[in-house]
Amino acid sequence: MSRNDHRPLTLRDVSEASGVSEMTVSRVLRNRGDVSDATRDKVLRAAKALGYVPNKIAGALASQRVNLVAVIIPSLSNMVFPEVMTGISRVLEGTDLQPVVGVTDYLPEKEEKVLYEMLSWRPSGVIIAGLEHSDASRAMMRASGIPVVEIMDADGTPVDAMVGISHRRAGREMAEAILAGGYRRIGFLGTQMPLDHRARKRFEGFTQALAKGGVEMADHEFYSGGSALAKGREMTQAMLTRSPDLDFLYFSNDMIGAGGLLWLLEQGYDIPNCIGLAGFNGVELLQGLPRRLATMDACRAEIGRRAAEIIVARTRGEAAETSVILKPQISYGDTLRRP
Amino acid sequence: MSRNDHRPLTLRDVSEASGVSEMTVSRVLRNRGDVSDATRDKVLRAAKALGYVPNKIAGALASQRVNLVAVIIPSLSNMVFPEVMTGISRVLEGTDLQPVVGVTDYLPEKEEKVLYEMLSWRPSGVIIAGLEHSDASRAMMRASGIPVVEIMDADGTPVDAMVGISHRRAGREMAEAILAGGYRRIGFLGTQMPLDHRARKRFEGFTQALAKGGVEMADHEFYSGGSALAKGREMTQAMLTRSPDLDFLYFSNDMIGAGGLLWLLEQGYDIPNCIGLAGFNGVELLQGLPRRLATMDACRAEIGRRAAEIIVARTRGEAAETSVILKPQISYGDTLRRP
DNA sequence: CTGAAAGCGCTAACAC
DNA sequence: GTGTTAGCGCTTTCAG
Repeated sequence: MSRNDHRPLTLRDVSEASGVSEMTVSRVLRNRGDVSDATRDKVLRAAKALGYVPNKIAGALASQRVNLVAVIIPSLSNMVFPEVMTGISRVLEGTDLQPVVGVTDYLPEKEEKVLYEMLSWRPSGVIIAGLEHSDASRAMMRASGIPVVEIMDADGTPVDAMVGISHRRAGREMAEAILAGGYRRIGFLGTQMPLDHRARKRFEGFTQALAKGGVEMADHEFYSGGSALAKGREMTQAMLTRSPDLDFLYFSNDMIGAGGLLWLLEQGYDIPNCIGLAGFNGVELLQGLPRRLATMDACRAEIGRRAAEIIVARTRGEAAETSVILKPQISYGDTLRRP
Repeated sequence: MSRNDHRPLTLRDVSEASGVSEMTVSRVLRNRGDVSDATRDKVLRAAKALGYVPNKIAGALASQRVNLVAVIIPSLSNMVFPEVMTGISRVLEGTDLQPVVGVTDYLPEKEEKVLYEMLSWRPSGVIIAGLEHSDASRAMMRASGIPVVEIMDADGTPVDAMVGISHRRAGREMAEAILAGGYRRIGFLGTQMPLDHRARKRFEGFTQALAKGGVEMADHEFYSGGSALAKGREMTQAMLTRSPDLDFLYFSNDMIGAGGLLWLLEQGYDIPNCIGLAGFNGVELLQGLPRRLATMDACRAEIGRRAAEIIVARTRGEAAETSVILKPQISYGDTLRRP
């Protein structure tokens, strides 16, 4: 008599418990179509009493609709992607769509796998970091027939739509600001970038703008792995030992920049006169540092927001922008002399 | 003749393109059962040529198996949960299970909603932060019939299984170490904790152990929102202005502790003699600080690992531990005098 | 306002 | 090795 096996509950169980047809139960549970208050009440009561949780698998198969948006990013521990997620969530919360995150660890093969896995759930849209993807990945996205927004970068051509900043331009503008500040012996400290295309583009834009200003990069150093703050210290020390005459250090992200800043302060360097420094991202962390590090905001939250808005619009069949290029501003902070 | 509509591809399309039955195509694509190399090849070729991506919705409905593990955590921007995720992923990567993350923002109602949404996809297991949940949430987890592991905390009774540390004990042990170091005028700085049960338990354990040692907490202050590093600075300054005779500051997390440390160093305090300090979590960031902050490792990666291992075992029908209580160790760093 | 029938795209279970 | 049949639990569509 009693349901002592552990078969999950189905619509049919609710139907039998309430004496209402499965179809009408379904309508009540989805708030679709007109149902009398009396039946609605009976159904809701029965569903709650049983502890029924609908089976979205079956629902999705029948309706051919999945209210999921695949969000594919390189890393969670970066401090940059959580903010993008916040922007996305904020927008999607006002709809029936839900973000689902996949992480690629900056590996193209893993990106391909994650994309494949996520597409096999037939989501309503894809938001994916970067414009560089394997041919197979690009093919999958094109073939999916759903809206795809590539984010964070604007130097390239998207499969479908893109929202981001130009990292080449970001590097260029920072170089120009540094030169305008009168610095000439400039070092670069960054991540090893074979797979971080955005860092690479900033580096390229940076060196090109320096060259245009008649300045050659005096020194550079790349790291991988480990605590970014600690790496920033170590690399700064190493570089200044090697090239003591540097008057500026450009870090490819704020965390290593913060490490460098802390080390320089301890050593008693005169910032920004004897030596200047700048990072990239505009992370909240910087606000607690002894000096405000010069940086450039990567517009993370806005990128998330705009990308989600495009997905939402397209899901509703509305037209939407296909290329949103944001313009980040330099913050001079206390570590970069103004012109 | 050509497939110029945008209907997604089905097994049937691959079957027709390869001249092999749907069933055999399915077997090939899943590596199930014996298939001759010749047919396997035909199928793989056709699938790739078409760009076929299987429909997991249909597969899951038919097989009653969903290879997803729901991971429900309060926040991504915390620096603590990404590490837990890493532990989980590491273990699941060796299986066919995949983590799916849901975020609750420390809100019980949101937790309930997220849990409901995730359970409606019929995952193979649930890993959820904390032991405090609404009655409805607990009921859902119990009724789901799938393995549920509550993580991060061990002060309480799990619905099914738990992996964590005792935060009461963590607070207690830190208090004992501080007293053993000879400190007596102790201040507490933390997050506003109505909803962060683990921070609350640390606070409780801490004050109780102080009381047992005959010491009353000399001052305390709570914050919410904003940059943790900056808040740490501000609160430290405020507290020492108000209570200049304090000889120890216990911070409820490492980020605000780091902020406090930076401020104290700037002010020229003699650490750890004139004043000591300690945080909680053991975050990687600390390694880049001018001094190593005393802290206690929250065993984040191991918690993730052990929780995932339990899910994997149970999914395979094997027995598994139901209560894993990890014992975090104090790191004295450079900011807490040893006994 | 409510119900009955017919699938959604795949896989379990069984033939051959 | 390979194919056939019958659903999985819902929603769509069409009758009343």
